[in-house]
Amino acid sequence: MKLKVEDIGAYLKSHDIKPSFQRMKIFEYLISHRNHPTVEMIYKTLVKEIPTLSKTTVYNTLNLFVDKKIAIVIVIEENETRYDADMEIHGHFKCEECSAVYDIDVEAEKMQIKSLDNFQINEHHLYFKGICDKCLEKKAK
Amino acid sequence: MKLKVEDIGAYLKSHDIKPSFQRMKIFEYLISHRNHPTVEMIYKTLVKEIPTLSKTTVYNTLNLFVDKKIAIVIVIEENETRYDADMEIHGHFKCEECSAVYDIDVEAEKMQIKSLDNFQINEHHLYFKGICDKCLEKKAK
DNA sequence: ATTAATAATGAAATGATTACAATCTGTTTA
DNA sequence: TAAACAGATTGTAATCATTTCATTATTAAT
Repeated sequence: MKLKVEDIGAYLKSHDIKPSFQRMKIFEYLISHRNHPTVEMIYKTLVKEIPTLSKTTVYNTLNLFVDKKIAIVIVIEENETRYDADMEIHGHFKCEECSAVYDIDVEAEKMQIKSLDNFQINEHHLYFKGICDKCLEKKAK
Repeated sequence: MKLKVEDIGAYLKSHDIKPSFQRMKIFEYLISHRNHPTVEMIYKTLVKEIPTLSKTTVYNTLNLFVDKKIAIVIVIEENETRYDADMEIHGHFKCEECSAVYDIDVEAEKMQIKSLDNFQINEHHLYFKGICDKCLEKKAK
């Protein structure tokens, strides 16, 4: 899905969300940074631009996005809730050295588990932790 | 891995953990219940048997188990850290109706992702959320 | 322009987890 | 055996993320 910044308003409306200024900015943050941010990261960045922004608004907005299914929650570390506006099934890799979170393409069949045939699956989550190639190279030196 | 209750002491020792009474009881809870408990669940159960038990001890002990690699952290819901003493690679399914957490066998090859060939993977996590077969049947009625 | 509905804000409450100091236990050493 | 020590356990207080809630601001409808 490729969504342009100027289409965010329509996209929110089509998902039954009133496109307020704050909501548009928060969604824009998600799709332009693609960094699986925490509330803190979003707040710290946007408050520079919107000095009146409240952290509660960031929480409210993200919860609304999840409700309306235009964002998902990712939990990789305890006590670190992250958000992602990429609704395609995909996985994540978190580097324990540099803390970056990578997206991983996952073939849909990998997510087929026969023992779950009679289960209704609403969410798929796949993630790995370890050390990314860049950090491995650095350490090799 | 099949570990009997009477072997817990030796198992802890072999992982460089002094087998105190509390530690043995907490580990026994993990392997005998296999219910991916939260700290709260462990504490509430064991405090009946060990009235002086402190919740801090449960936290300390579980963190120690994770450090020494005889337990893993599972995070499925935000703000709900769960623990599992099954160190084999496996997945989980959480039913959104009855809240039960099921174990899922996962073939190792499913966890092979070619884009991660140059990454060092320390932890594999796969989980699903949805409605389990039993709850689906109930709802069908 | 008034009213009603919704959104944003900030302060306070909650809940999980950690930090820390004090106490207890078991082991080693004199 | 007793003294000393290290490590384990405990309870309180601090911390941090998140939610609740009442108030204010904004937007849309009449």
